[in-house]
Amino acid sequence: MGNWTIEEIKNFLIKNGIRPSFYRLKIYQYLLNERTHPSADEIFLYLKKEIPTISRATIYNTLNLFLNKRLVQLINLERDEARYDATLSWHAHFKCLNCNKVFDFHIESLKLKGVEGFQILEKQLNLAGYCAQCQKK
Amino acid sequence: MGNWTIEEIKNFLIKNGIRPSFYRLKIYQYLLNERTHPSADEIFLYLKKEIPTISRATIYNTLNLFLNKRLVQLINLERDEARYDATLSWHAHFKCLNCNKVFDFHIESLKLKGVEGFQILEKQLNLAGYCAQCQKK
DNA sequence: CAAATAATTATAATTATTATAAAATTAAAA
DNA sequence: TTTTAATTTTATAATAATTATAATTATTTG
Repeated sequence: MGNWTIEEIKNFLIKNGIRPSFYRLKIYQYLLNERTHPSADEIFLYLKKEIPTISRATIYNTLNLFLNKRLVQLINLERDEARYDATLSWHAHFKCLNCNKVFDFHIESLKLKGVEGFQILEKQLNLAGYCAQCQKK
Repeated sequence: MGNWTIEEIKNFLIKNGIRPSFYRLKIYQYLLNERTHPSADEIFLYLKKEIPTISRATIYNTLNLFLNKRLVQLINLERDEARYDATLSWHAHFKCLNCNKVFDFHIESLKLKGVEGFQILEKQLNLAGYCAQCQKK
């Protein structure tokens, strides 16, 4: 964690047409440097420790802004809460049903039938089960 | 639509350890015969026409029962509403961002890297974009 | 039939997310 | 710099999907 500097993030946001306000920087920094696929509430609770005045609405506004500008991708791993990922490459997400951790898997290949004529703009491959650690128990 | 008879569905539920109450039969019949990947509310509104006394709680109870007994699969195609599918085979779901229709795609092959040691119990491949029809406009 | 069990309903509670309007901040113009 | 305009953030209320609860109804079993 902690590989991107605030200055680099600032330039990146500007390059993507987003005014780099303090909160936006902090939210994007969190997504980038802690790649835990957090939910909006996890981001809120984390930043609240450092910035007690921050509001949930800001988190949602900012995440929706990032989604629209395609800076982050949405993960619908569970039915009740959306997660966000600053890694844009096409990869799978696995959720352990025991420890609730989310793992990334690289997708080597995928072949679909019948997609001719369809314009596919978004893809999500979501998996669930038990991770190696939790199976030992 | 309408290929399974009530009698067949009844036997199928019993075989899966589910008491075949009237409402359960109707809900499973709807999922089977109209394969539109409905949300809980769509099922509720449809059955309400025929059975005005039916309650939303029954729909949710029954769908969760079917999920636990693995008679249906959950689809998290959109962040705000779950959909249900009585087809259990592994296939992809595509949602048209214009007409909101859901299409099934057959998956010919999928290769993942790094899954050794993981026990994968659930898989979902969700796509979004524009269907052939809507692209012409 | 009576007792026990299970299913269903109506309602309230919970919770993630969005909408709204006011306040605060930042940028632009004079 | 001061004023004005635009944007961002906040606090709060509103929505909406889902779950929890407790009472009622239906079904099964002895």
